[in-house]
Amino acid sequence: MGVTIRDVAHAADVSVATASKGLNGKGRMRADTRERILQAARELGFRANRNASSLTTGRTYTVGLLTRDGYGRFTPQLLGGVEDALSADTCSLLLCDARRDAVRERHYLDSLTARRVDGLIVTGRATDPAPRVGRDLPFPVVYAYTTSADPRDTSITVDDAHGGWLAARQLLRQGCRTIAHLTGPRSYRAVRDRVEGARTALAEHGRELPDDLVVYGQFSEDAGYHGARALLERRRDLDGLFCGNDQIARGAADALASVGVRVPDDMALVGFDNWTLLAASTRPPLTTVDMNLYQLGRVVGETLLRAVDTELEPGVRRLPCSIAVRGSCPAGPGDDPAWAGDAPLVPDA
Amino acid sequence: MGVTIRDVAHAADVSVATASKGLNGKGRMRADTRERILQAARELGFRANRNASSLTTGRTYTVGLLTRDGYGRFTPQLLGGVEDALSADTCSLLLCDARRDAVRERHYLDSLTARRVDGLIVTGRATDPAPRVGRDLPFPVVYAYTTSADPRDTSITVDDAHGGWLAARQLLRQGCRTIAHLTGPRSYRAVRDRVEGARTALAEHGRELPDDLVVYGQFSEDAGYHGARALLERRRDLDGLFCGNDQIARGAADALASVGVRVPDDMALVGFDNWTLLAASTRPPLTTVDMNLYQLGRVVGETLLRAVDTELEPGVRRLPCSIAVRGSCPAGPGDDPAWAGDAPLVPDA
DNA sequence: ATGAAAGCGCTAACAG
DNA sequence: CTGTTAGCGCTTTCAT
Repeated sequence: MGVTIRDVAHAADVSVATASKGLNGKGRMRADTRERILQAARELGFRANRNASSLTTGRTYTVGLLTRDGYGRFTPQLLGGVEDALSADTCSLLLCDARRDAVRERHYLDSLTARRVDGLIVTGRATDPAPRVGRDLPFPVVYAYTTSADPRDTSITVDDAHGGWLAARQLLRQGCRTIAHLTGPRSYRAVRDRVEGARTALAEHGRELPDDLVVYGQFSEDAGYHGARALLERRRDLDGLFCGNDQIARGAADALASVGVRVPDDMALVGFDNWTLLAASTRPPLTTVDMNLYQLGRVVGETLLRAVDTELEPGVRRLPCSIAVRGSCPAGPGDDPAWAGDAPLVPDA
Repeated sequence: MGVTIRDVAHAADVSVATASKGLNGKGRMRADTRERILQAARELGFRANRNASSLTTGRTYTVGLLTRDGYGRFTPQLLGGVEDALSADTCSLLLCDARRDAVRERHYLDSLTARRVDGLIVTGRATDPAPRVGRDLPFPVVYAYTTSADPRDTSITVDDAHGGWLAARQLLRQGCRTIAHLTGPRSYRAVRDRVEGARTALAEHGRELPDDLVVYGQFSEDAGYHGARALLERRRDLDGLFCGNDQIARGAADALASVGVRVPDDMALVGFDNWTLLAASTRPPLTTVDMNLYQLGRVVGETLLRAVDTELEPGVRRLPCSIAVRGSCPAGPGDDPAWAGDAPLVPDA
């Protein structure tokens, strides 16, 4: 309780300055002196007060994480990546949940400024461009998953088009000829990107995804259930279904089961999110796109650390997805020589 | 960037000392002087450096949150409560995920000590007594959800027995006569507590829960599915099923549907966790016990704040659950005069 | 009511 | 290689 560098210096019989150098491994000094200092520090249980050192060094080794709309299902993975990246520089994360409240957000920004954080990560539930978090903040800011509407900011997010492309490619590999897409609200950029990606994949194989086979709705099991039933009635020839997320896919799987359509034999199914809890216990287990959020978190963390002494590159960077192949659409790349040149799929993590 | 209290003092034409008092609303001073100071601060965009002030005041207005095993499904709610409680005192949360790694945990504790946090919250996925986080930490520690094995520590967790009691009572209200319990591994204290609570409720109504109607397994949909099927085969007379969590309940619901048992008419179903995403889209929607984790978080936060100037009360405190009533076991307290004296149920939040 | 001075715990020049 | 000195930005006696 309250052992300072003075106590250490005194115990090691050196000056405070020498103690400081010794403890931080800076400068040159006799090995035994350093050892004496470290020894004393150890015995006294000395922990340098970082608030004091940050006063002189300018660095706090703390970065803020501001979420605008709570901690969602995606946050834990992202957070894990961020923490791992930051821990390489012994940085800590200060958590701020603004809850869609501008006043609260302003308040947190002030607090982070007062704490002189080394940087800030802004995150949110949707990839859509959102209002920037404030102008002239005295620290670098990186948007993670969510993106800033201002092109001068730096955002790192998921390449949803790539995800959609992967999903459609997987259905094609499975041999599907008529593919439909059941997804969330069209107002989400992620939704539109995934559609676009799926269309690209189909086009690459001389197929298409006509508008009437893209059904926008809600990101929920219910929507998946009813959406799938409606689609089935309308189009008896469907043999592939790409769902906008795993909840929809789960609902769709239930719907298919309820009318005796076998997965994957009669209809192959691909989801999105690789939300293991849901995907793995769907019957059959769900093949689903993984947004690699842990990796996203790592890249965001590393980018922010780099920003401490380098300028941030403005713009939006989109990181690729991968796909977890399970029973609902099990095709592997080797099943068909036509896919021989393909990049390997990433197995279930 | 870097506007200090000196700049403010200078702009307001007062001394640094006066500026400090003015900004913090301390001491007495002429109203117009104070106004001048605040005005200057506003114009310069001054944000007092908290690291500097903590040096003299001793308070950092920061508390650590150490999780031992990642951010689970429960963390977001708990975190929300903690944040709300702390924000009343403008405290911020420093996040540390030790990932079941003792070295990492030690490292984080050192880091938190170096940062001179005002307190620490330790959390984890299970309520079972866990090894204390370290001895002689220079700040108060409160265990949240998880509990410390050391009785000198302060732990606040969920009253699982109460939850089990609520679940069984709800099934009784529904008129169930033969109730079974399908739950997770017996090694969890929460599992045993819930069983005990359910037994108490049944006993209060002259019934019992015999050992062969308590099935221990895994906390998974699969376990729920197969467990329910096995139970059904063994006991044709079951009319109430209490599941150890919502995943099990979901699996059980699927199993019941697959053999044509109607919920709640033939069999009432109660889950645990009130994990809305799952519970609300089960067919029919799940009646389920809510652990009130937001509330738990609040209490933990408030307790820790109080601990800054008061001693912590040692021991384990268990907070009551509530129950979210939905279609799988819809009985209300008014359905039967025998329940007239009951406390009201808490509606679906 | 205001300001000068000392100090919180630590780091970083610069001498010696 | 080590110690002296001078802050970092802020708060807090204690004079005035």
